Amino acid sequence: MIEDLDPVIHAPKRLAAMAVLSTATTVTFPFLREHLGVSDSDLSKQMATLERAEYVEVRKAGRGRGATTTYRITRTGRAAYDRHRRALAAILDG
Amino acid sequence: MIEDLDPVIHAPKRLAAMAVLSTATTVTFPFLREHLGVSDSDLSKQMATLERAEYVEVRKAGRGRGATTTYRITRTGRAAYDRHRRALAAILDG
DNA sequence: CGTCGCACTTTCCGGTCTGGCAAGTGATGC
DNA sequence: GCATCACTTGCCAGACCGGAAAGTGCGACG
Repeated sequence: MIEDLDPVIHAPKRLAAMAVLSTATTVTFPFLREHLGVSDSDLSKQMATLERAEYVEVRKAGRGRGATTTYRITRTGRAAYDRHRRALAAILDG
Repeated sequence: MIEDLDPVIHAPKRLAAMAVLSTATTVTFPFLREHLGVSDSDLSKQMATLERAEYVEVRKAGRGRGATTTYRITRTGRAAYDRHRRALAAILDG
């Protein structure tokens, strides 16, 4: 029930991030920032939280100006996300 | 998007409470407490939050030992809940 | 070459949310 | 009387949240 909701994923911004990550194979930092409408620092922290949980993998290409940080969902991440979705559905549909 | 998620409803316990309230016409305090697996004080506060938002109505029958407090979802509450569900669905299904 | 701008990250910090514990109220039942 | 049910309220500590600002790395532009 309630306890099946993953607090790491339940936070709105991280939920939206996971939703995108679950459908796209790869997403960049700027894209996510625009998509979620959050600040650099905010997104950086949200993604760090997802990383710490090992729900996403980071790939850094280059440094400095042209740099691109891309995220990918991990197996664990996908499993956690699916579980979360199911928990949500269970609550919502009684 | 994210901004369509109602923070009053998004909190897991309150989400579960609203889900029950949305299907049952009337729910008692003890039932909700058991159903959500929370303490008296916790539930009391969660419901007070929903009341303040005018998402639920309270009806108190009697006082003291045999007392029963029952909750009912309001029109506003139902509207907010539906909106929240749609927002969730929009996020989850991209 | 210097400086501007992009792409992040990290630190600091105030504010909100959360939830337990404990005490208080009202009234019944043993 | 005393335990019990049904709540409510106050106190409070810990978690989380997100903005602001400063820092790093490096390519682009004049």
